[in-house]
Amino acid sequence: MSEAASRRIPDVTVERLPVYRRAAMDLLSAGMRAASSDLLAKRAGVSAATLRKDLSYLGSFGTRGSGYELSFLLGQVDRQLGLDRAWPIAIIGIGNLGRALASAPGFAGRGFRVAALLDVDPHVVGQFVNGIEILHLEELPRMADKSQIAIGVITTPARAAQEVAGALEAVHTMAILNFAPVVLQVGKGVAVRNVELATELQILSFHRLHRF
Amino acid sequence: MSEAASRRIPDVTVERLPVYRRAAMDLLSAGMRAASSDLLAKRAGVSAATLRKDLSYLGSFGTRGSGYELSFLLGQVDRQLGLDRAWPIAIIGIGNLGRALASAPGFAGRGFRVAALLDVDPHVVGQFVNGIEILHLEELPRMADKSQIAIGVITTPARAAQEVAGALEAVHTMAILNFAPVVLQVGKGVAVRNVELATELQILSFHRLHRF
DNA sequence: GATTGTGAACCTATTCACAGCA
DNA sequence: TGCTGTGAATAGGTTCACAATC
Repeated sequence: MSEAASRRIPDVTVERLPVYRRAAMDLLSAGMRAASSDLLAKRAGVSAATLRKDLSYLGSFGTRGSGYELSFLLGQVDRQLGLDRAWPIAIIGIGNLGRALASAPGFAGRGFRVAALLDVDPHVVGQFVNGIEILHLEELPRMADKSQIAIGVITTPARAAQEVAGALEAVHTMAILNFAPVVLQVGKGVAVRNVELATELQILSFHRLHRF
Repeated sequence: MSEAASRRIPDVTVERLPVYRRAAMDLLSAGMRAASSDLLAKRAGVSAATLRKDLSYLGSFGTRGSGYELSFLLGQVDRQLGLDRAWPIAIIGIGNLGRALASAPGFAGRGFRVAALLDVDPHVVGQFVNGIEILHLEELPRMADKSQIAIGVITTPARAAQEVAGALEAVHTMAILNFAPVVLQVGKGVAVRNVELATELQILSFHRLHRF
């Protein structure tokens, strides 16, 4: 088999692809052309067997005896993740966290561009962050007409998050990154990822407590 | 069985406990005293069977016919997560993200308090964020002498993160929440959780692309 | 009658181990 | 000889379904 297998890629594998991508980038900019599953896995913090099985879902493009050609690997991962274009993202809720994200390196990186900043507070609407004007949430449909919003990032207080999710769904945004501490109720077609600070701290607290 | 089973709690269960905690809090402040696994599960976005099995690892304290007593449930979860004290946390790297976290509601919530803000930039050291003075990273050992840092939060650029992780390990901080895009190499006893903005967007991008 | 607690069945993910190829 | 790709074995997690019991 030499072309990408159309076997379904497991969710856990998808979650690791960005890590492999970074490992490949790092080694590439350190001047390497190829790397073994062993080295890549070490950099990614997984076992070599896991990495090999994960990559096998994208097709088999390693070379026995010498490993994976890094730029090819990067290309395969980018293609799977859809990073060959710059998807427009909107950030809704421009408080401290929203502002920080608007200028975060991760958000300006390959594959994405901040297309809109939205809020409902009249004191905030009209300000500029990182050269982008903050619009009123009501402008979302007009905004989405001009450039379809691929991913909505919710950084509002908890009580506003569900309503914002609905507004995003209404303009056919099919992916939401939610920082608000609520479980969003959305249609089946919408992909949601939750990032929660309190949750992360609580999980760490558990592990700290149950050491030994 | 009526006291907490000392069966090992699976990792996935631990990751869901904070969500159950929130669901219980919400229902409690809506005036309810008890709730069924069905209702709680709906609020938490999991199946009722999963929730019941998860809670059974903490002991069996539901009441057949009427569900779980919410304040007791909350107490059990808090005890497991170690939220009966306020653990001191340190944030290292006080850029936009570090500042946002320092004043984020999730970080001031039950179970934690921001005990130290650290950076290496002389322009930043000495400033105050949310009433807390930013100290130089070199002050970490002195700081940790006064109050043992339970959790370190790394919000530095990628290149500095590994060194900071080492400094935290040196002062016996056994839990790290890492926002920098690197896989940290730490000793076996240290619990690490990674939160990465670029990674989250890339995962969402995949799911959007592979809808249908 | 309502709802939990939990074995048993099922499904998913990781690790092993080695044949197959450069 | 070195390293990938992958079936087979194992471990871990979810769902089913129903007896127990308030």
